[in-house]
Amino acid sequence: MNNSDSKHSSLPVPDKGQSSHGLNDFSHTLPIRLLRARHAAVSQFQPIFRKYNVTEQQWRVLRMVTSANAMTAGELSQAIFISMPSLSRIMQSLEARNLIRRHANKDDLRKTMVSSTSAAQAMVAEAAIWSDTRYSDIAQWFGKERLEHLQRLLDDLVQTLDQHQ
Amino acid sequence: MNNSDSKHSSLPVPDKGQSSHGLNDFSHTLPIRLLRARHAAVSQFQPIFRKYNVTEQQWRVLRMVTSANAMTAGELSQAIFISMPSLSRIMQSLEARNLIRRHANKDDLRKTMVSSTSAAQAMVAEAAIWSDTRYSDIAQWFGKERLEHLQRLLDDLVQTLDQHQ
DNA sequence: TGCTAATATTTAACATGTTAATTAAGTTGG
DNA sequence: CCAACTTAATTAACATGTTAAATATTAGCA
Repeated sequence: MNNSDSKHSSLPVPDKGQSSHGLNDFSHTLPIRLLRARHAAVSQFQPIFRKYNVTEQQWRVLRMVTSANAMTAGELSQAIFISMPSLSRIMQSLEARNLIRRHANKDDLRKTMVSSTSAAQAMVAEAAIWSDTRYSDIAQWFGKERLEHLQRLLDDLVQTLDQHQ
Repeated sequence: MNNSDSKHSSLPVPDKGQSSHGLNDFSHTLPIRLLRARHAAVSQFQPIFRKYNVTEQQWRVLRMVTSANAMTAGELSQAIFISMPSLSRIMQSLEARNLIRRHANKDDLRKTMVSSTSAAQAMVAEAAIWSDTRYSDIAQWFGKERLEHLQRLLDDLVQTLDQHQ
C-alpha cells in the first residue's frame, strides 16, 4: 500500500521537540477535532432519529433513497459514505421494517436496485421538515458564510489528502 | 465547477429543490463531510497502526496515556473522545497486551488510574516519529494557515452547537 | 467457446459506538 | 449514623466500522 513500510532509521526525522504546527496536543488532534465536530452536528438531529426510531445511518439511507428514484447499493454506499458491509446489514433491517425494497437489476444481475416504500417516503417527508429546520438553525447560529467556508475547507482537505494517498 | 467525488464518477443526484442554504445535498451534508474528512485524515496514519498492530482508537489511548504521567479513566475518556464503555473494553485489551496498567486511586476507590508500561512508551516513542512527520506533511500540503483556520472553525462549531444544545 | 480476471454484493469475525442497566464507592441531609 | 442521592467504571445488548473471504455475475480475451 503505502511507502514507509519497515525502514526504521532512514527517514527525515522532524524535530522531536514539540512540533510548532499546533497539531500535536494529543487531545486536540485533527482526527479528534473532526470527530467532536461530527458528534456535535449529529447530536442536533438526535431528537428526530429518536422520534422515528432510526439510527443516524438508517436515516441517511432512507433520505438518500427517497430523494433518488432508484439507485444501486454501490451508488448508495458511495453517496452516503457507508461501507458495503455495513450498508448490507442496514438494508436488511430496513427491508424487514418495510421501509425499503431491493430487487436485482435486469441488465446486470450483480447489482441490487434499492428503492423506498411509500411508508418511508411519508416518514422522510415528515422528518425532513424538522431536519431542514435544524440545518437552517445551524447556519444561522454559526453564520451562513462561515459554515460554507468550513465545508469548502473540509472538501479541500479531503481532496488534498486523497491526492497524496 | 462542482466538486465531484474524487474517486468515482458523479452520481445522478436529483435536486429536491428545498433549502437554499446549500446544506441539503444529501450526499454532502455537514455530518457526511466531517465523516469523509476524518476518514481521509485517519487514513494518513493507517500504515503506522498496521505496523504496530493497533487500531486508531488504541493508538489514541496509548499516546495520551504515555504523554501524561497518570490519569483517571474518565479524564482519558474525555481527552481522546472515546466513551467509557468503549474505553473500558479497549483498556482490557491493552492491559492484556501489557501496554497499560490500571490501579485504583487511593483517595477515591471509584476512580481507576491508567498508566503506560515501558513497552508502550518505547512503542509510542518510535511510532510518534512517523506520526509527527505525517502531521507536518499534512500541514505542508494543505497549508499551515488554512489548517489552523480549519481547526479553529471546527472548535467554534462545537462550541456553537454545544451552546444551543 | 471457454478460461480467467474483474465487479457487486454478501457473509464472517472482531473492534468500536451507543444506550441502558449494574456495581461499587463516595457524598449529603436528616 | 444511615438512607437517599451522586459519581466512576463496568457490563450487556445491539448497531455500525473494518478487513478479509466467499458468492455470484459479467467482461475480456486467447
